[in-house]
Amino acid sequence: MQRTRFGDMACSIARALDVIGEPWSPLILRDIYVGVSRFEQIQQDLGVSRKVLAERLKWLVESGVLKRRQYSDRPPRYEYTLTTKGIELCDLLLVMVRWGDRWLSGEAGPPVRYLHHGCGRIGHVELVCSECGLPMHATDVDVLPGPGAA
Amino acid sequence: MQRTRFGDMACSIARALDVIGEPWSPLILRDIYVGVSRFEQIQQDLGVSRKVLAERLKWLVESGVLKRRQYSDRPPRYEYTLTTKGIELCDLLLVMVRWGDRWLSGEAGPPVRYLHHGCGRIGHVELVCSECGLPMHATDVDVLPGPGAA
DNA sequence: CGGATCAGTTCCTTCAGGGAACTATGTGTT
DNA sequence: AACACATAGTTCCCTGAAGGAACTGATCCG
Repeated sequence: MQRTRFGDMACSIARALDVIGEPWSPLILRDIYVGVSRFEQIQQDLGVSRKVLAERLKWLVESGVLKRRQYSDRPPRYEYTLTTKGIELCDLLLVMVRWGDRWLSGEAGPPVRYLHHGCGRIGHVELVCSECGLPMHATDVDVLPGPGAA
Repeated sequence: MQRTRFGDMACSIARALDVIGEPWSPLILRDIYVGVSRFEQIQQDLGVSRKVLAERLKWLVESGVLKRRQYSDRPPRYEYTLTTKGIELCDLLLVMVRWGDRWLSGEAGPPVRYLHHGCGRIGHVELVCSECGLPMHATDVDVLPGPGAA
């Protein structure tokens, strides 16, 4: 980790970073999301060192984002799956993808596309307000102190 | 950074992490978004080391997320502002906040709330499909190879 | 028995982060 | 003129995290 722990700050961004802010963690989450769910597979797919991978998986399981499941008794074999908390965290990945596609994919175009089950079309995520359904971006909101303010 | 650079991977998540994935970067972005825009202010607000803060600001400017603007000639004083690319990156923060509020804020409730200009109510972001407007979460899509695939 | 697979753990080296001190430039104060 | 003060960094040393390769242990295959 990055030495300073963010988990105790009165800031949901900092707390979220405490869970998935470490190097490789979002990519590990992505792999498990798309079905690359075993230690060896993830290690080879990402090229992350085995040491770091073991540390990250342990932390993500402790944080309740992943579950470690034994899918074979003999020989003992394990896979990692997403919890509900982890699945919802994947929303973050979709938004990262959207931004990366727009600003960093260059000539070649986006490396992957997303087929939406709801309409059967290729699309991307848009952010809307939970209350009125209109677009809700950083410029469309005012930040106010909440009940859990410092 | 975390030794291994992610910028060359054929993955928009990895590319986005290359820009914003280093420790402190999302918190620096948040500070600038809410108006904490000068070196001293950010350093004191976050408690980040001056060395790391200088490195991150430099990289975020090089990446086109921030602009360094001189707002006083004598004495020379600077502030950091968001580019369009940077403002759009703040969408990511809104989604992180939403997840952190839901899963990590505990008893006290969310530390901040968001007032939506569009409807004047306190709300949070929801993800919908750009094509049909229906909810679009990680479980609602299939991942397909795109033109820029590896 | 030897070799292969999976899931890690251990070890060593290098480099990034923490933290304090220092620099540079200009302002206001006595 | 001398001094403190503010901003925006830079430099230094020390510690700890990441990279990478080797090693462990359990089990199956031929």
